[in-house]
Amino acid sequence: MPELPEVETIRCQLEREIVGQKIKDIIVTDARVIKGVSAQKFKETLIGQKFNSVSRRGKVLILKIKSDLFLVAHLRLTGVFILSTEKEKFSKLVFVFSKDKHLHFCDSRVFGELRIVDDWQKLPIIKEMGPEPLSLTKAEFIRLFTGKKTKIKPLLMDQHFLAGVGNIYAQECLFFAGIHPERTVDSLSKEELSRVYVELKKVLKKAIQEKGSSVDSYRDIQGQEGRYAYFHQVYQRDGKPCLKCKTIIQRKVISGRGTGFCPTCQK
DNA sequence: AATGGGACCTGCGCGC
DNA sequence: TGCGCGCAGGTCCCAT
Repeated sequence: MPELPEVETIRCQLEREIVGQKIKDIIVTDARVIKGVSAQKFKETLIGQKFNSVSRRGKVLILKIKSDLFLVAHLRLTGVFILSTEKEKFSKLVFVFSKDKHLHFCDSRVFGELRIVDDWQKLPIIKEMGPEPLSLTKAEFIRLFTGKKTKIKPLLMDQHFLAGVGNIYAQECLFFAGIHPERTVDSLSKEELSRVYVELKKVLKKAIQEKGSSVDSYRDIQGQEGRYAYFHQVYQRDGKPCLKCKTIIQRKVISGRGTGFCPTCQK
C-alpha cells in the first residue's frame, strides 16, 4: 500500500517520464476509477493535453496540465502507475502518449481514484490534510503532538493530523523510537516525542531512497519492486524474532489496524 | 473530542 | 486440485 515514500517515488519517476508528453488517447477499461465526471468527459478534457509537472501532497499525486487544470490521483491500497505497452494485470485505464509510451493505471481493489479539478487546493482531502512530516521542524512536530490524548500510532496515521504516514511507516518509526504503539501521546516525554520525530524522518527518507516497500501490489512505474521491505523490523513480522533482541514480534489490532511491535524494545 | 464500526472492493491465503 | 470463506486496508461517514 502506497504511503509517502511510495507516492514520492512514483512522483519522481512520473516527473521524469511523462512531463512534456502529449496525451494522444485514453483507453478506459474500468470507469469506476474516474471520479466526478463520466469517462467520456474525462477523455474529452485530457486528450490533446500535456502534463506540465507532477507534485505530491501526503499520499496524493497532483499532475498539473495547466494553471486551471489538474489530474489528481489517489492510489489508496492497490493503485499503481505502470509504464508499459504490454497488457497489464488489473489495468483500469491507459494514457497513450505514443506507440511505445503507454501509462497504465492499475488497481486490483478499485479503491484508487483519478479526478480532474481546476484547483487541487480546494479539494477537501487537501484542505483538511495535516502538515508534511519531512517539512516539519522538531519544535513544530512536538508542538503539534503536545496535549493530544490519543494513542500515538493511530495519530501518526491520521491524515488530518500528519500527511502521508500509513500503517507501515507508523509501525516502523515507533519500533526505532522504542515506543509502544498504544502509548497515549500525553504520556510521552519531550525526549520520547523527539525520538519519534527523528526516527520518522529517518525511516521516510531511507524508504524513499529504497523506492518504497513492495508489500501487496506496490511497484514503481517501471514495474520494479521497492526495496524497503527488506528493512522492515515489525511490519508483517509478527511471530518472527525481533532483529534487535530476538523477542517474538507481537501483533495486535489497534484502532482497527493490524500493528506489529516488539514487546521488549517498545515501552 | 475521540473512538468504533460499516461501507467500498477483490485478490489471496487458509482450511478442508 | 479445487472450492468457499474471510481478512486486509485508506478514507469517508455515521453513531455512540
